[in-house]
Amino acid sequence: MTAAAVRVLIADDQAMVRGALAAVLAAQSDIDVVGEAADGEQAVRLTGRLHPDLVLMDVRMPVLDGLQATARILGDPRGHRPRVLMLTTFDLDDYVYEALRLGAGGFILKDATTDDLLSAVRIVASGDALLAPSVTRRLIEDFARTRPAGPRPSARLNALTEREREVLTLVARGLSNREIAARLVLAEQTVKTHFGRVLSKLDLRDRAQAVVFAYESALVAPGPRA
Amino acid sequence: MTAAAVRVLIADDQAMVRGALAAVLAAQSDIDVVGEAADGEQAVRLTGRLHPDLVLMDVRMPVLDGLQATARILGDPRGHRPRVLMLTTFDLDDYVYEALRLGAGGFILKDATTDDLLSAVRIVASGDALLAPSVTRRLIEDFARTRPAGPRPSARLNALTEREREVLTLVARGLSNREIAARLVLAEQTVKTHFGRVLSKLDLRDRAQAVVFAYESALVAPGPRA
DNA sequence: CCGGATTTCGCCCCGCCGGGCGATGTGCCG
DNA sequence: CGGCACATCGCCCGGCGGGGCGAAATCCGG
Repeated sequence: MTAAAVRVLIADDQAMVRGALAAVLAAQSDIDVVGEAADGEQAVRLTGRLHPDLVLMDVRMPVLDGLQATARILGDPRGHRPRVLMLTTFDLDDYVYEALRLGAGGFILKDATTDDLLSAVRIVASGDALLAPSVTRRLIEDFARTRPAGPRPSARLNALTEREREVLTLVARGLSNREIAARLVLAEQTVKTHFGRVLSKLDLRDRAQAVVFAYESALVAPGPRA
Repeated sequence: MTAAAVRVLIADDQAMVRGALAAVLAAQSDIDVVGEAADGEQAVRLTGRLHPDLVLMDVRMPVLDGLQATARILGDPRGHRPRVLMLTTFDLDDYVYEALRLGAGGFILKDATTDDLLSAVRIVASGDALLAPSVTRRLIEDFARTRPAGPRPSARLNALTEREREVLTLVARGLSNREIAARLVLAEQTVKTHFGRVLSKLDLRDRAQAVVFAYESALVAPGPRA
C-alpha cells in the first residue's frame, strides 16, 4: 500500500530551522516538501495554492502567528483542509489548547528527535493525532478533571429500564411529554408514567433536575448544535 | 542523569505475552522487571508488596480486569501510587476513557513495535503521558467537542442582563423558582419575571429547555458538584 | 433633567406537570 | 402454571410554571 508521498508545506520564520526541517523531510522517500513559508500569511497563501497534505507550522511567526494561520486554513469551509502539525519551542498550555480547538492534528516540541519528527509527520498525515508526551499528560489531566468518575451516576442509570432511559433522553433534549408521546407513538399518559418512574428511581423532583442529571451522568453531552 | 533503573511490574494473563514483554524490558539496562502477575488481583497484591515504579497492565485479564485493578491501585489514597501503562489489543473508547479517568498514564496497543513499547515505558515512568496515535486522535476530538470556541459565550447569552444570567444559572442547577427566590433573597414573583424574560429572549419554552441551553452554551458545565 | 434600561414586586389565569391509584396485556423464569 | 417485571393507558387533582398587564424604584447617559 505504498501510496503517493506525503506533500508537506513547512512554515517557520527561522530560515535555518526551515532549511533543516526541509532537508530532513526531503531525504525521506515517502515525503515531499512542496513549499516553505516564512510567516503565517505566506503559509495561508501557499496552502491555498499548493494544497499540501500536511502543514508543519511553527507557533511563533511574524505577521500572522501559527495559531491564526491554522485558524484561517482550517476555518475555511470551502477550501482544502490539510492536516496541521504544530511545532513549538515551549509547550505552553494556551497554545496547545487553542491549537487543538482549531483542529490541529498534532503538537510536537522542537527538542524532539529527528525520528520523532518523521514519525509525527507520518502519523498526523495519516489522520491520527500525535502530541508531545508532556502535552498529552496535561490533556489527560484536564480530561480526567472534566470527566471525574466513571460509574458514578451511571450506576443509577442502570436502575432504569430501556424505555425509561429513552424517555429521559428526550426529556433532556427539552421535549414536552406530549412531544415525546408523539415521537415514540405513545399516549401522553404512558410517557408520564415512564418519566414519573424515572424521577422516582433517580430521586429527582422535576424535569429540570432530570435534564441536569442527564448531562451530569453523560447520558447526553454538550455539543455543537443549532 | 543516569538515575536508578525503572522498576516495572508486568500484568498480563497470557504467559507467552508476559514472557515476551519481560524479556524485552529486562534486556534494557535502565529497566528492571521486578515481578509478573497473571490477573488483576495478583497485580494489586504485588504492587502493594513490590511497589514498582510502573505497572504494565493488560486491559483484559481474569478475576479482576486491568481497569478494576488500576482503580484499586490508584484509588488507594494511603498506598504507593505507581504509574500505570495500559496495554490492549483493541483501542475501544470505553476502555480508553475509563483508564484515563482512573489516572492511567498511558495507553498503547499490542501491535506497537518494541521501540514504541520501550519509549512508552520510559516516558510514562518519567511522569509524562503517552497514548497510541489513534487514541490521541479521539481524545483530541472529544476535547475539541467539549470546549468548542475560545471566546465561547454564546452570542445570545449576551442579550441577558446580569441578574437574568444569575437566575438562569440557578435554574440550570435544578432549583425551583421558590428556592431561587430564597437564595437570592427576592420575592418568588421577581424570579418568575426574570426567568420569564430569559425564556423570551432566548426563545425557549420551559425550564427544561433552559437547562439544556445552559449546558449547550457552557454557562454551566458537567462536573463534580456538591 | 428626562428617558431608557434594569431590578423589583403584585395579581390573575390556565395549562402542563408530578403523584397517587388502578388496570390490562405480554414475555420470561422457575 | 403461577408469579414477576415491564410496558401500556386511564382518571383525578393540587401545585408550580409560564404569560399577560401594570407599576414602582434606581441608575446612567445624553
